[in-house]
Amino acid sequence: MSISHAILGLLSVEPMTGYDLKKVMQESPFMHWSGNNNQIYKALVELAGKGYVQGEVKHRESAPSKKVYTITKEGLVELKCWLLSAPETPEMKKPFLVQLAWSHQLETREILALLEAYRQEIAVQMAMEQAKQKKGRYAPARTARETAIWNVIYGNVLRSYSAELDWASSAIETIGGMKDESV
Amino acid sequence: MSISHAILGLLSVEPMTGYDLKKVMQESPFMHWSGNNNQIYKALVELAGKGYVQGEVKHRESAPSKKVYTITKEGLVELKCWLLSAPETPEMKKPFLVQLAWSHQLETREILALLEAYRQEIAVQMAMEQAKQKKGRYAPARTARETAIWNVIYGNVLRSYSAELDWASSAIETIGGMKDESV
DNA sequence: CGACTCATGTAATATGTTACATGATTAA
DNA sequence: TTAATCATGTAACATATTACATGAGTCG
Repeated sequence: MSISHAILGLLSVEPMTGYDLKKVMQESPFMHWSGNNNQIYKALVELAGKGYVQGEVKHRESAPSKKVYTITKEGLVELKCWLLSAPETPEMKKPFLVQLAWSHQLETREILALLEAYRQEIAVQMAMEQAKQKKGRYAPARTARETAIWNVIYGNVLRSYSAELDWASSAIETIGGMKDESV
Repeated sequence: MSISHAILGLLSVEPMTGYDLKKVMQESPFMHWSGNNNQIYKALVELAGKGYVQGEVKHRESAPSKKVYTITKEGLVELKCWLLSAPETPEMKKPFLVQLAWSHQLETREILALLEAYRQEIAVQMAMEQAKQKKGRYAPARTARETAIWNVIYGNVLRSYSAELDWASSAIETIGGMKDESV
């Protein structure tokens, strides 16, 4: 899956500019493209080339011009086709696990400090995410079912954090109970 | 963090060839470089350039030559320095969440089918991972503490799968209870 | 005999990040 | 007046994936 499908999805709800798309993606905890200018503007040009979206320039006085993109019928077909395709498996990159893997050569208290710092970091991230969700999150709510879908999605994000926190706590207990045997 | 640190870590346990490194990374569920030729051989050249590792060519009769890399004192220092650096936060890419996000335009039974397929897929992946762990996994075990560390790491991987499974089940229940309101 | 493992590497392509460039408006 | 937001885009670089190229040995 690529950023293009996410863009088609967003445009299926309402027409948007590249700038709008960027902001939504930047705020989103699961559209993992970090709101990247380069990729978004490129993807929009490509999607327009394929006829999946149509850009309309709006000149405005005393404000920069916009290019508002609208999804086409072909775009909607492509989107639906992708929606029905087999789910992909998640990919998790946890550099901290790699770090822990070689922590053998540290003292136990240093390892515990790392684990504690990790737990803290996750707790902070999770709190920020919760705050963001309370303050207002992007979530189309055209029907009760759509609202439920988005609740489920944001719930997944929080569960991931929660699982990581639990793990960190249990890891601290496990490692804390070991004798120091650093090299 | 980059692949170089993972390589330094692996070489800190025992000297290895690029091929060995590739195999270990390919098998590992958390060294997320998928056992990539290109990156590994490049990284080794770079590490050698910095003096962190030393390659020794072993010519063998009736078998291809090997280049066995050994970590240097400077490499060990660099590794330890990185080990003590602040933990990075995990990055999760879950394309399925993006797919779900726009499933509004599907019928409820189609959404449930997707969720079910996802749950199945995760269950399969988790089972494969468990089987791999039982069969034998890469894990240096020079001390009881090191064994505990690696247990904790592999435990994290299984917990992630488990959390995702739980989420999928609860999502199926939630969405299953909704009226069909597809567009 | 054909497929697989061992073993090294390169090339082409895809994807992702950071920074740059431009310029108007608005709020502190 | 300085910083932030709105709005478009490009350039340079970093990282990752897939495939290619070569060649010997082993296993069924």
